[in-house]
Formats: sequence, structure tokens, C-alpha cells
Amino acid sequence: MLRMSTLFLRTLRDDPADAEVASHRLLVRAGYIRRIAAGIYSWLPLGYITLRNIERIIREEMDKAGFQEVHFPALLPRDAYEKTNRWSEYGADIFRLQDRKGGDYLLGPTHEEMFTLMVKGEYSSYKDLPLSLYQIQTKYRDEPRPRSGIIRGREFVMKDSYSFDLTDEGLSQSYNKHRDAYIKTFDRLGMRYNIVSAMSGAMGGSRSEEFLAPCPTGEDTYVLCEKCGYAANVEAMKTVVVAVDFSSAPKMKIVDTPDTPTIDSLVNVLNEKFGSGYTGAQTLKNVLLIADGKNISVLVPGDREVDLKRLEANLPGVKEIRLFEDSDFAKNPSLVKGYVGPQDAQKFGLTVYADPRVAPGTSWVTGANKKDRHALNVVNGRDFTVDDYVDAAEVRKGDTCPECSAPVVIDHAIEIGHIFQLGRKFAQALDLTVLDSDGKSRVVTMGSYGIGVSRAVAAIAEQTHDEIGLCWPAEVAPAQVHIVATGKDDNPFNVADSLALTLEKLGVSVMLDDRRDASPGVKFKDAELIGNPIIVVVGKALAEGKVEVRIRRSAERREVLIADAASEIAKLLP
RNA sequence: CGGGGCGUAGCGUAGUGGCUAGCGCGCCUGCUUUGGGAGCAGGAGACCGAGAGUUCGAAUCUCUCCGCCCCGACCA
Repeated sequence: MLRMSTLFLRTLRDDPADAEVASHRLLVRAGYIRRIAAGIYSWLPLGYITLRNIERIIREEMDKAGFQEVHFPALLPRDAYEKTNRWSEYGADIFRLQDRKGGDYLLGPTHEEMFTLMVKGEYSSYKDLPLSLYQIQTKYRDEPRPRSGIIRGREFVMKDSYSFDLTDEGLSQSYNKHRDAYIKTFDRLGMRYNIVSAMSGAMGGSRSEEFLAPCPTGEDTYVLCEKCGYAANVEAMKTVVVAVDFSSAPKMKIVDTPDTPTIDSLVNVLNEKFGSGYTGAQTLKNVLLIADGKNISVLVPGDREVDLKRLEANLPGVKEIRLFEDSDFAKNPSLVKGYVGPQDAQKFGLTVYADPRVAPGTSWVTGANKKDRHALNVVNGRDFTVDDYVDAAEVRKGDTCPECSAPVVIDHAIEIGHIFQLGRKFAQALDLTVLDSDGKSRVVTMGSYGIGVSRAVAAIAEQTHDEIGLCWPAEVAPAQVHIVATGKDDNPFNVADSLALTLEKLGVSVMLDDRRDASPGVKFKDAELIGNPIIVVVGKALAEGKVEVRIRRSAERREVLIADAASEIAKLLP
């Protein structure tokens, strides 16, 4: 039982000046967390209980699914990360340190290597598979910009699991088992979430889905089709390529378009000289970039920007990408800034990527590769050649769903889980093989599954709080019931105490405000701020032998007889 | 890393060259009070982020550094 008279807790009346988002503000005000440095927080009793509640739920669901818990050090030697190249690839995001002998160490940002090596050390037969292991661990990443309190920290708690299988079908099954376990976990955590198609990112791999908790302060943007349920991270959103018949398209024509280096200026001149009706959507934007040292051109409709994140995510193998600068134009005189067109692009040494919206057979107004001149009726497949199609244009609300063609909506969310099929990358690099039934050695295939545990505290707070405080789901809250004793006589305190004991016997966790020196107003405000789901007030109603039961979330109140209170309250809980 | 803002007591803040740095919350003592962040009286708590400089005199002006927040870049 948590007794407020002795609980290590000080709530704050004012919002902390350095907190912006609701979860951060309220977790600090309600005395759950305190900032130590940017992106690094301490957990006070209430916060730590909440965090452990979430861990407990995750553990229970992982164990139920048959996954086994292990634990690695957070402090790791360099060599394991050397073999997979990540000592260098992870770059500045890794916290590095040295021991007294000058040996290199790191604080683990993620533990693929350790899991792979652990399995390699113990298992060597196909009969040992499939296997899934997990850990709940503090991870460290030197984020360029920690933000939003506990949502994006430099130290954070994560549950990560890995599955080990012999075959692709096996991996698929392990993946689905994790997916099911995640659904059960997030349901119990009382979160709203969407499972969206995602890119597996820098880790490589194939199938990938994210669990996104919608909320306005979320950093992730995703599309959702309300008609068919299709959901995808914007990076992973697919656009269907639909070829158009161009046999009746008029011939390409070069026209004078003085001073039209931008889409807006071009549209104005087109409308002045060739009649109205031209819009940016009919023009073709040629965005020149340098991808790992090679010049590429990305074609998107003129009314859309290139989404560099999407482009990068959809150009596998490309590490670094940047826009053309003036010096790059200087090196390539055939490329005229503001008047670039895809005609002859390959002759100029460009690789041409087109967004699927620039479908085969579509006709465009685009640059003529000469200053102050543009070309009309430039048809894809007739007047220029696309080397490859790649999703690169910004995604907008109302874009068509790739599954059912209905308009999609766009929303923000916090990424709380990510599951993906890693494949054989790490097993290959670290030589994790098992002998198959034919006596041949085979590389194991892996899946990777993460849940942001400390982030979930913030995400739940974001989704459930209101103007007056936190508002936890019952399984997550520091206590399921918050009993407030009011008045100056001993009686209410005695009644509250015995009610608390009765509830605990029923398996209900209780926080008891037994402070004799605090006024009722203070106790009510604190109870609401702290956010336990049921608040019981023992005070005035005692005159009729009753206590008041309040539902924090709905603010609903009712009075029940003391004798019935414990069983009535227990009924309200899951 | 680019742009913007900020650093004064545990928290929120006032103080643009001149007395001993002010206020609210919180904290301590006493009395009163107890259903919506109580009242009165007394009290403790600040090397004004750090260093250097200008000045008779610096929280206040200058420079450097450090830290924090926000936007962007970045990000299993």
C-alpha cells in the first residue's frame, strides 16, 4: 500500500518551464520523473512503479508466447560491433568510452550482435530452432536532439526480442507470433494504436510493421485508409503505377518561357501565353540530387515536393543523399538550373528516378534544358526514359489508397513498437549457422522486435491525460484505487485504512492519502493529477455510512455503503 | 550541425549600472482551519550557470565557455 503520508513524492503546482508536451509536463508535475540532463531522467517512486507495471505486462505476454528472457550488459566491448561494421556505421549516435587500459567500449544502443552471439555460443542444430529470446534493457543513444521529455531520450528502456529460424517460413511464423503477442500487450496497456507498414530502415530486412500510438505530439507521420484499413508510415506508403495510353498525345514542342525558374513563375507564363488552365500539377519537377557521389534526377509532379526521407527509404543501398548545389551545376553545364528536363538525361550522366505519379505515358510541361525555354507535351516513354520508379513525392491527405483507391487521411503518432524480419544479415556477419537434417551448415534467419518501454509511459500519458492531470489505465496506474481520507477526526482515517486493507486482500492495489495536515482541496487536486483510475473519498458521506466512489476518467461519482464499498470498487476494475 | 529562445532559492518568476536581490508556491515553528491547491504571525533557504574583462561600483554591459528548451537537419 502506498501511504501518501510517507510516500517520497512532491507534486508541483506550476508547470516546469522546460516541458512542452503534456506527458512531460504532467509526469514532472505529478512527481513521476525528474530531469537529470537532456534526454536523461530519474524515476521517482510513482514513475518507477508505473514503468515496472508496463514491464510486467510485457513480460507476461512475452512469456505466455513462449519467448525466454535473458539479460545482456549495457556496457559492451567494441569487437562484437566491429564484425558487423556498426562501430563505425552507427557513427555519432553511439556513446563510446574507454577503460583504463584504453580499450574501446560502448553503451549498447541495440543488441542484435549480443543475441546472435549468445545463440551461436549455445546452439548448433536445426533441432534447437525455432527460438525467441528477449530482454528488457536500458539503451543508450546519443540522439542529435533529444526531445519531448521521455518520448525521445538518450537513455531509455526498451524490450527487444529476436527470433531465430532455419527457414523463411519459420521466420514468418515467428514474426506472426510476435505480432500477436504485441497486440495483446498493447491492448492490455490500454493504448490506441495502428499497425502500419513500415520500412525496415538501416537494419535491412524485409517485412516490417510499426505499432503507432496516434497523438498530435507524435514525431511519426502515417497514412490511414478509413475505408479498407490500409495503414503505412509515409515512407512506406506505396503509390500504384498506372500506365496511360499516349498514342494520341500531341508532339513535343519547345516554347519560350522567359524568367521561369520556378514552378509558380512557369505556370503564370504558361497561362499568359497559351491560355488559362495550366496548374503546377501538369508540370514536371526535375529534382537533381547526389546519391553516394552519383548524379540522379527525381521526377515528381510540379505541385509536390520531393520527400527526402521517403526517397532515401526507397532507394535501397544508398547511404548519403543531398540536393544539388550551385557548385554541382557549375560542374555539369548541360544541366540548366530551373530549366532541367528529363529528355536526354541519361546522356548527361543522370540516373532518372520517377515517382509513380509520373506514370508511363503521362504528358508533362518540363524544362527544355536551355535557359528560358520549356517543352510542352513531354511524354514519359516517348520523349524521355525513366530508369526506375521510386516513391519520392510528398504524401498528402486525400491521396489514393493503394489497396482500395479511397482517399487516405494523415495523422501523427508515437512509435511504440517495431517488428521486422531481419533476415540473415547479422547471422551471416557473425557466422551463426546450424547443421540441417542433411548435415549441411545453414545460416539462421532472424526477426527483430522492439517495444519502447519508457516511451510507452509517455505515450500512454499523451493519449489518456486531460486538463487536470494524468489518467492511467488500471493495469498501468501506480495504484488501481486512490483513497482520500478527509476531515479532522480519526474516524474517516480509520475507515479509509480498513477499506484499503480489504481492497488489498481482494488483490486491488491501493494508494491511501492519509495525510493529516493537508486540506481536502490539496488531496483532491493531487489525486486527479496523479491519475489513478478510481478515487474513493472517505469524508462527509460517512454520516450516512457511505463513501464516495469517483471514476477519474469520466468524473462520474456515486456513494456506496461502507460495507459494499470494496466489492463495488472491485467490480469497476478489469 | 543551422535558426530561435532561455539560464536568478526545490519549483514558477521580478529585477536594463547604484543600498542588505524582490515576490508566489513549496519547506520549518506556533496558533487557528479541514469537501476543492486554507488564514495569521515568525523563520530557513541564492557563490544571480562558469570564467575573463569594462567600471569607483556588475544579476544588469562585453567576450569566451557550459547547460537547457523549441523549429529544422538527423534518428532500428
